[in-house]
Amino acid sequence: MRKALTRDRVLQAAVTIADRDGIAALTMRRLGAELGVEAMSLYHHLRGKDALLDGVAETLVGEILEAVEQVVADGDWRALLRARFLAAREIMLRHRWGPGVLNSRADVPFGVLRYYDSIIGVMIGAGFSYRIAHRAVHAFGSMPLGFVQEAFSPSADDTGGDDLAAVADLLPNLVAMVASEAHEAELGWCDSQVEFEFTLDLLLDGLDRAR
Amino acid sequence: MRKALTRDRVLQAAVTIADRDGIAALTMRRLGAELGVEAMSLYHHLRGKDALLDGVAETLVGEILEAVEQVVADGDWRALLRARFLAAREIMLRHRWGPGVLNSRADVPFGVLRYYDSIIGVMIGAGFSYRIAHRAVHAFGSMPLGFVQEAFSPSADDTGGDDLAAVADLLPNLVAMVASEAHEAELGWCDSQVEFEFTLDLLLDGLDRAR
DNA sequence: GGCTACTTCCTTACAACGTAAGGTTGATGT
DNA sequence: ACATCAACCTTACGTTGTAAGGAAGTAGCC
Repeated sequence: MRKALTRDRVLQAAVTIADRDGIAALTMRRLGAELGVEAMSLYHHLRGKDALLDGVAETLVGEILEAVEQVVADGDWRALLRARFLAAREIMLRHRWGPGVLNSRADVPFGVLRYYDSIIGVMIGAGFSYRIAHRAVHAFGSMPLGFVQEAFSPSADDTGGDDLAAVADLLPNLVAMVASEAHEAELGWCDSQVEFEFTLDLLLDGLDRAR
Repeated sequence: MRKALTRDRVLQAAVTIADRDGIAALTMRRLGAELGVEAMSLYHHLRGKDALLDGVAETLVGEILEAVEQVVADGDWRALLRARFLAAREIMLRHRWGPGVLNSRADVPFGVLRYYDSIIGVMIGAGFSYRIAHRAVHAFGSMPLGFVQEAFSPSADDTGGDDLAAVADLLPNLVAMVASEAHEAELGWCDSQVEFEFTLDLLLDGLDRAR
């Protein structure tokens, strides 16, 4: 007889499917098949699809928390938070569906609250007021979880280079910017890592001044 | 005979449904019904559901562009961009489904590119390098479109106040922060408008220094 | 053992979804 | 008058989430 199903095994399988085939491939039937079980059997461990996605989000946040808790940074509050957010980003890069799933959840996973609690703790310890700490959490947005809201999607950037030339008159400044920057970008145009850190430091610097 | 269907009328109806009943209620059948037509008739104006959502996103961006173009700010680049982003935010507040739809699109609506082009133009005109202008666009993320990635969802904040007391020992800093801030918040706990402007100014100030 | 209760898993079924394929209709150009 | 063609409809299929209820194994208790 095969290993018994548990909520945890179901969630792990769900993450596996999402990683391998994308979040759209995560259906109840498909998930059942992955576990050698019929779709309806899953309902004894999860109340439904929504609860499944809640659980997946929770699992993802758990993974991030684990990575974040192992961060040791010798330095001030900035160095610590910076290292944490970048650690979270590494997890998120392994689960590209993460932002979408987290955004689709009605309630914040409890792990996220615990995480925020620790961030606030760091800032209060560094001499910030609760008011600024509060605003900092908002200003960070999703950066503690390792991603930012990109209005450009990465894929659009890849193909954008070619297309832009065709509409140079409609987007003169964008085209000029690409022309000006293209030869300087060692790591490729629109290196997300660089942008992420730039934005992060911009916020950290600004907050430091607000202290 | 009733008014003829056009792509534009279809998209307008789609926006109406999304505003009134939520984006999940926007199905082909429902949209057809709204227009007094069968679902399949929509396929003569849109290639499918995905094209519909692309069109809805395009419509939304168009609305934002219209609002943004009417902004006149007497002042420096910061005042201008600030006023534009806040104008965009007003539109986005009327379409709560906006962030979700924009995030779900594979390609960036062209209007967004035109919008970014103008932002870059403003910054170059103010003496920024293309490199910093580029990073600024990334740093702004979705703020030009009037929203930020909130890891807290607004609804979670509403109910959070009560729940937090029950888990005070698990979230000591969060609870302390709420206690410290609650009596100072004239406009309610977690006033999104205030947070939005705070984050925006943090970025604008930081960029100004990078000039 | 044998009875009961409970969890786990399966079978069947249904409504709603997006959309492929093809039919009907009415306006327009010649 | 006839051909063309866009606009709209009918029917049907596969896939989705899940409600309802049955079957099979496990555990506790006499």
